[in-house]
Amino acid sequence: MAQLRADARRNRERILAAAEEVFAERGASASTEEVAARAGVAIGTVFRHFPAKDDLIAAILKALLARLVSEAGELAASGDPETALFAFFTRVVEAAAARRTVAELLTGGGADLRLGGALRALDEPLGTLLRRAQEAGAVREDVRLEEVTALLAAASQAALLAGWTPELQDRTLEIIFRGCRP
Amino acid sequence: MAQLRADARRNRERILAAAEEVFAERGASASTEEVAARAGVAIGTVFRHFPAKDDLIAAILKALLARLVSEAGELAASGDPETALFAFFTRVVEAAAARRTVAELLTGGGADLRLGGALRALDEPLGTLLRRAQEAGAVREDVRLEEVTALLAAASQAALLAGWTPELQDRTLEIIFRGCRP
Amino acid sequence: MAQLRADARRNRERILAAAEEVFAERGASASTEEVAARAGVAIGTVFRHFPAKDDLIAAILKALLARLVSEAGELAASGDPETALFAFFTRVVEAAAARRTVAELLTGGGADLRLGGALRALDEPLGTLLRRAQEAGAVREDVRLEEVTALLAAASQAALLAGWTPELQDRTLEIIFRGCRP
Amino acid sequence: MAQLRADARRNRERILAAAEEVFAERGASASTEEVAARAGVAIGTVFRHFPAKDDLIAAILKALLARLVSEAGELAASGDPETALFAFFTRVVEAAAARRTVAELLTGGGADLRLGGALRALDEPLGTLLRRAQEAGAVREDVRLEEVTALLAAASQAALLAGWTPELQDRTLEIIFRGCRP
DNA sequence: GATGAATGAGAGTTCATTCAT
DNA sequence: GATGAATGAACTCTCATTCAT
Repeated sequence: MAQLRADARRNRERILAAAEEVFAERGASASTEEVAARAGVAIGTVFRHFPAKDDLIAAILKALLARLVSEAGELAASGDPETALFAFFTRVVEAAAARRTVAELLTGGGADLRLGGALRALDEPLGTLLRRAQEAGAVREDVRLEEVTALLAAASQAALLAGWTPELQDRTLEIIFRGCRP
Repeated sequence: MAQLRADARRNRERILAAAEEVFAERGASASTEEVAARAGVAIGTVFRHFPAKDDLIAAILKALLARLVSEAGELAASGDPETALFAFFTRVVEAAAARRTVAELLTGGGADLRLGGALRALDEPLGTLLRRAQEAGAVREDVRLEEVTALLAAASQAALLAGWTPELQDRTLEIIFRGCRP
Repeated sequence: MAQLRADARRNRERILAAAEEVFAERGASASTEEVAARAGVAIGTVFRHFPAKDDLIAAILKALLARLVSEAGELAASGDPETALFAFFTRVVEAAAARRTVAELLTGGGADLRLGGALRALDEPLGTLLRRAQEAGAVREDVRLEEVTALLAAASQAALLAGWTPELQDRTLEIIFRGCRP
Repeated sequence: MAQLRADARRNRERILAAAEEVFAERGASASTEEVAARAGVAIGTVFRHFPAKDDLIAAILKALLARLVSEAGELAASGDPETALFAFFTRVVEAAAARRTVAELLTGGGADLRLGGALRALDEPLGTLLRRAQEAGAVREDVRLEEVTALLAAASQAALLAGWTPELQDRTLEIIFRGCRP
């Protein structure tokens, strides 16, 4: 991947971008052909870069998770422990709100993309943020990572609901956060 | 629907039951043919009763919602106002946990099956339960129906997660409920 | 298969006939779509009757082998032991000459259609004919079933050669037969 | 071909060698890309040397035939006329046994690779060997080149059968040879 | 009304071949 | 000349839907 020709790298990125758009709009059942069209390449090019549709979806998800993990890392390093967890939580939900695929894949996707495979990548940074928040007294001691993750997945799904607005998001997350506080 | 021949009515119900099973197990992408097989009828019979696959799915959802609405009514009539809302909330999540389709359809399915079309049916009974709970002082005054519905949808989705167990459900819902209490 | 509707049975047979033709002409790599076209049905109909291309090919081969086995049985029952083996041998080669698929499949086809799977069906009747011929003194004692089968496959393949004519067939098989005689 | 740059000539030969291996293992349906990979060149290089896949296959076959023709020449020049024909026959069958492509192409491949195009190259040396053998009294007078070629093709195909072993080869060819002797 | 065979658009995937780098 | 990314037609197979029986 590091040694791709310039044009290949360009196409790879256009395909990823197109796929993110298409899957965000239509969900993971959108056709690979549409991704190709949106990226302005032939269908074969998509399959050259991602041998199977699942590989393409996995690549998108992986990229997104990597971004989130890195954001979590930054928050853990420099943020206020009392608010970092909730800030991150909000951030993830916002990302999901913009992408049907994300939430879909958290539960539905290919076998190995389920919670065990995908959300698990967030376990470590999320765990750190949770521990810090508890040490800072911002979250009850009896709240465990497991339910935080579940709530995160839940809220990410909810973010796709028809009437979802920033204001509703605030009010909804506030209930969850309040439930976590001592 | 009122004037169906006896055998037709019987078939209709067997198809609905089969569809609920099949879609619960395999999700909404299960094939209509499998529904027919499970119901013990021919594929043509399914399409005679439900002109399109979406109609069948909508019918299942409608039936489920009707059941839930009636349960909500009973709780509102006879239950303890302080706990009825949360009891109902738990009940819905449990129903979702047993059915892939439900949660899937809340966000995914055909356009008109989204929150606006489906969950809206719960608005009235849910609103009643909420109002009663608030009057009884069991729920904060500033919690609105909208976010309760969103949380309900969210938790219903989460119920499909790989690691979901009754215990995790308790812990997760408890956070949400705590966030609702004064 | 016995309870197929009349139209289904008709189509099944038209598909088999078309497939035999098409594969005979173009080899097993001919497209299923061409078979469908030749049979005058839509592609889906072919796949309804034969869930995968291999099933279609296997069905053709099975039918042909069944015919040959039954011919062998008749020859064993009523034919002159001294000539029955060679008559059957000739018969098989003639059948192969008319069908690319046959010879192809004897060596090439799907994994389970190779010699072990396909020609093996001829083992029993061929063995009987061979034993009778040896008892009648028409074939050397040291000729075994294995090499007869090999020669049969060989000659069947050769029957597809460009210059193959009835006359060449006679002269070629005569050499083989002479080699088998005491 | 005479004026190729040294590296081009080297590539050409590596491609031929790789192709012989790949097609021998996987048959003519193996992908050109695999040939390129095995040869350690890019796919474009293969197509520069052989404008179409068939050209590559034809080149392999031609090379093999050339080798066989030269072996036949040597046998004709220096071998015992009584056994040279059968020795050559055996040699060809052994070559075929090691290469799926050979036998496949004798009947299957592109139209112009059939008997008329390929085996014809063996006509002359084979004719010479046959004539010598007949003059030496080792082969019946009424055996003609045509059927020898047919038997050769036949045995070459048979060499690909699943159960083919050196011992089976001996027994099978012995029958053919016996049929040729006076 | 019920049956279930037929339909055919569409999906994912492969691969010979072309052509910009 | 070599490279290898891009192309796109072709192929197998699926499934919602229609319609003759």
